[in-house]
Amino acid sequence: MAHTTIAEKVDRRDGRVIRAERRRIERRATILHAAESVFAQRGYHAASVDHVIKAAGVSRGTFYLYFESKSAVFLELLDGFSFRLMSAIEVVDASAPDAWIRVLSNLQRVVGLLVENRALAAVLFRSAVGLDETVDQRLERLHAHWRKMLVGALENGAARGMVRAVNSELVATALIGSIKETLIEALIKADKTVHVGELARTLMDLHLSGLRPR
Amino acid sequence: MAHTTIAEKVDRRDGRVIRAERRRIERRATILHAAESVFAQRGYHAASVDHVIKAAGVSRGTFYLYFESKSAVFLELLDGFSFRLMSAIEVVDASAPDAWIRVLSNLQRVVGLLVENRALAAVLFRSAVGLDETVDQRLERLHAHWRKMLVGALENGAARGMVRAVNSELVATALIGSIKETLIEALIKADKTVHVGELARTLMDLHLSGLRPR
Amino acid sequence: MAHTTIAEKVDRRDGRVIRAERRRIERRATILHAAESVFAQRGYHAASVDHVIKAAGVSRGTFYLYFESKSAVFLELLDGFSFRLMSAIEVVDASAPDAWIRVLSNLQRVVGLLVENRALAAVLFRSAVGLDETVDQRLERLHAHWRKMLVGALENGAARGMVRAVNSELVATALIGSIKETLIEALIKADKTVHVGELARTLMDLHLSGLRPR
Amino acid sequence: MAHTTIAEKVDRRDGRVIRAERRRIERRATILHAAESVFAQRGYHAASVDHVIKAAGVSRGTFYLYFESKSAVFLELLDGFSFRLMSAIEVVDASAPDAWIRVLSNLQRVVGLLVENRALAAVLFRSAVGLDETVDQRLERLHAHWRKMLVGALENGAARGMVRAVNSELVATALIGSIKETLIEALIKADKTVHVGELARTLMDLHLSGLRPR
DNA sequence: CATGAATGAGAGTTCATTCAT
DNA sequence: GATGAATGAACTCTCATTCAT
Repeated sequence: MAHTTIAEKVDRRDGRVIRAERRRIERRATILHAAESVFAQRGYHAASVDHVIKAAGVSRGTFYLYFESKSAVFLELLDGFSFRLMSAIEVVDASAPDAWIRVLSNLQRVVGLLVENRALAAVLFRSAVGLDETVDQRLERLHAHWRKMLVGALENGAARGMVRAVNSELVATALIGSIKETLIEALIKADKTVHVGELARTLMDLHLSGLRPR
Repeated sequence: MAHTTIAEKVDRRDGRVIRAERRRIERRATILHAAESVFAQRGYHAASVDHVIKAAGVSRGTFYLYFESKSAVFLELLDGFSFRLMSAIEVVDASAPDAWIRVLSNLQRVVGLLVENRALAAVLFRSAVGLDETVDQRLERLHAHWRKMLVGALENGAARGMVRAVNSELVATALIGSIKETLIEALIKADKTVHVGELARTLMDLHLSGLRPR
Repeated sequence: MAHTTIAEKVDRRDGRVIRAERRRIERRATILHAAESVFAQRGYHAASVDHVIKAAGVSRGTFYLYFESKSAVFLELLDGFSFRLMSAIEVVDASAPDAWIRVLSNLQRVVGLLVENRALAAVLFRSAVGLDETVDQRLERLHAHWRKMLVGALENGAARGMVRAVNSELVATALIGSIKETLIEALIKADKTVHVGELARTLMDLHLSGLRPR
Repeated sequence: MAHTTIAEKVDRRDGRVIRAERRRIERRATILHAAESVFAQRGYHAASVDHVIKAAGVSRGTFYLYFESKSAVFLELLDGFSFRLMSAIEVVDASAPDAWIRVLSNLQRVVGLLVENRALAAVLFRSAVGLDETVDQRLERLHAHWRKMLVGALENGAARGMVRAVNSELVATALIGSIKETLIEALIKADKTVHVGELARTLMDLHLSGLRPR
C-alpha cells in the first residue's frame, strides 16, 4: 500500500513486480500475525518491537518498512478485528416474527468471534487507555461507532414496539459494558471453555426481562 | 518519625512539632492529589514520576520520601477510593418493604461518589492491564471483591424472592460492566454535568425490568 | 546474528557481511578497552557507564547492545585477563634439573603480562569488595583458584624435595599477597618503567632464601 | 575540635560549657562507633549515612554537625586505627641478642590488634581503591608510611648484619603484601578463630628462611 | 545545638526509531 | 528491498548533603 502505487502495478505487469508485490503482502501478513500473538500474550505495553520481529523472523528495519510504528500495527489489528465484528452483525427487521431470534444470533456470532480470537479480544477490551495517543483515539472512535449502532437499533426497535422506550444512549452504553465485562471474565479468568450459547442467552434474557421476579 | 517518641510529641505541643506533622501530611496529600490528576489524565503507564513531581511542585527526592515507588502511590489511591466506595454501600434487608429504594440509594451514593471523584474514578475504571505486576494484582483483587459482593446480594435477593433466580456470577459481572461503562462515558466524554439521579434510576430500571415492552 | 544463518554468511562472502562482522568486533573491543582504562583509573564503583561510553565515543544504547550491564563488562575483562594469566603458567616438573629456572620463567611471564596490561592488572588487583554481588563472587572465585594452584605446587614441590614442608595454605596466600602488592606498587605509583626481570628475581630470591644472612 | 575552641573552654569554666563539651565528645564517639560497625558490616560503599545515623540513634543533621562528610568519618576511623597499629610496634635494637624475638613480638601484636578489630581491619584492607578521592589519598599515604617504616627497618637491619642486603623497597612492599593477604584470608573467610601466634610465626619463618629446603 | 524534610545530581537500564550499508 | 547496528531520550530510583525551623 505504501510504496507501490496501483499505477506501477498496471504499468509493468511483467511478472517481476507481481511476484514482488505478493512477497510484500505475505511479509506484511507475517508481521501482522506475529504482532497479534505477541500483543495478545503480553498486552500492548509489555510487547516490544523486538518481540514482534523475533516472532516474525524479520529484521528491525523490515518491520519499519511495512509499518510506520508499533502503534500502527496495533491499530491495524484493531481495525481488522473491528471490521470482522461488524460483518458478523446482520441487520434485523424489527417487524419480522423471528426478530428476537435473529438478535440472539447476532449476539451469539459476536460472542463466538470474540471467543475464537480470545487473545486479541482480551487485548482490545482490557487495554483501555493510556497506551498511545493514536491508539487511544482509535479505540474511542470504535467505541463511539458501536454505541451509535446500538443506539440506532434501540430507537428503531422502540419505534416498532420491539423494545420499550428508554434513554437509548445510556442503555446502549450499559449493554456494551455488560457484554465487555462478561467477555473479559469469560475469556481471561475462567477455564478455557466458554459456553457461547449460554453466555449469549443469559445476557439477552437479563437485558430483555430484567431481574424482577415474574 | 523514627526518633521522635510519643513523649516528645506530647512534651512540645507548643506548635513546633505539630506544625511539622501537619506539613508532612499536607505534603503527602499534595503529591497524592497531583498523582491522581496525572494518572487520570494519562493513565498509569504514560504517567511518569516526573509528571507527578512537576504537578506537585516537589523535588524527585521528596516524592520518594513520601512514597516507596510509582506503583505505591497508585495503589494507595486505589485502596483509599475503594474503601470509600465500600463505605458508601449499606446492607439492604431484602424483606424490608423499601428494599428497592435502599438499593437505589446505594447505587446513587456510589455513582455520586464516582462523579465527585471523577479523576480518580477514571483512573480506577480505565487503567489498562499489564502495567505493573503489583498493580495488576490489586486491581484484580478489587474487582473480585466487588463481584463477590454483588453475587452474594443477588443470591440473597433470589432466596428472599426479591429478584428472580439467575446465573448470579454472570449477571453480577454484567451489572458491574454496565455500571463501569456508563460511568466512563458519563465521566470522561460527555459535558461535565452528570445527572447522578437519572443515571442511577435508568440503570436500575434497565436491570430490573429489562427492555421488553410491558 | 539471530537471523543471519551461516549459509548466508558463506553466500555473501563478498565483503559486506564480513566487514559488518569485523565492525562489530572492533566496536566491542573499543568499548572493552575504554571500560578497561576507565575502571583502572577510577575503580569499579566510581566508574560509571557514562564515563565508559564517553571514553569509547559510543552512545548509551550501543553500550548495552554489546554488554548486558556494567558488571558484565567488568566480568569479561576479569575473565579474559585471568585466562591469559593462567595460560602464561607452564607446569614445572619438580624433578627436572632446571626446575627453579622454569619457575622463575613462569613468574617472569606473569609479571610481564601484568606490566604489559597495567591498566587491567590494576583493576584486577585493586578493585575493592562490596561493589556488586556478581563481581564480588567472581573475584573471590579467581582468588580461590589461584591460591589452590599455588597450594598444589607447594605441596608437590615439598613431596619432591624442591621446597621444604610448610603450612602451604598460609604460605600460598602470603606469596600471592607479596606478588600483588609489589605489582600494585610497580604498576601504579612508580615511574612507568618496571624492571620485570629484577622484580621477578627479587621476589623469587626473597621467598626462596629468606632474609636471614647466609 | 571543630566548633569549640580551647580558648572558649578556658574562658568560662562555669560548668555549663564543660557539660556541653562532654556531651559533644560522647555524641561524637557514639557516631564514630556506629559508623565503625556499619562500615565493617557493609563496606564503605554499601554503608550509607542513613545506616550510620540509625545505628547511632542520631538525626541526619546531627551527623553533619559532628562530621564534615561520610568520608570524613571513615578517614577518622582509618587514622585512629592506624595510630593504634603504629603504637603497637616497638623499635627493636638490632644489636640486642633477642632482636628477632622482639620483631616477632611486634608482628604478633600487630596481628593480634588486627584480629581483635577484624571488622575494621577487613574494611581497611579490602576497600582498596575507588571509594572516594580523599579516602584513596589517605590510604595511599598510610601505606607509604608503613612501607617507609619497614624500609628503614630493613636497611637498619642490613647495616647491623641482622638481615642480608636486599632491594629494601621491593622487599618491604612484598612483606606488607604477604601480611595483608594472609590477614584478609584469616579474618574474613576462615572460621572465626585465628591462631595469632601461628600466623605470625609462620610468616616470620617464611620471610626469614625462605622456602628452600635446609 | 538538634532536627528531619527537602533537594537534585546522578546512577543503571530500556526501547521505539533511524539510517548507512 | 532488507538488514541490524546505532542512537538518545526517557524511565525509575538512590543518597550525600543542605537548611529552615
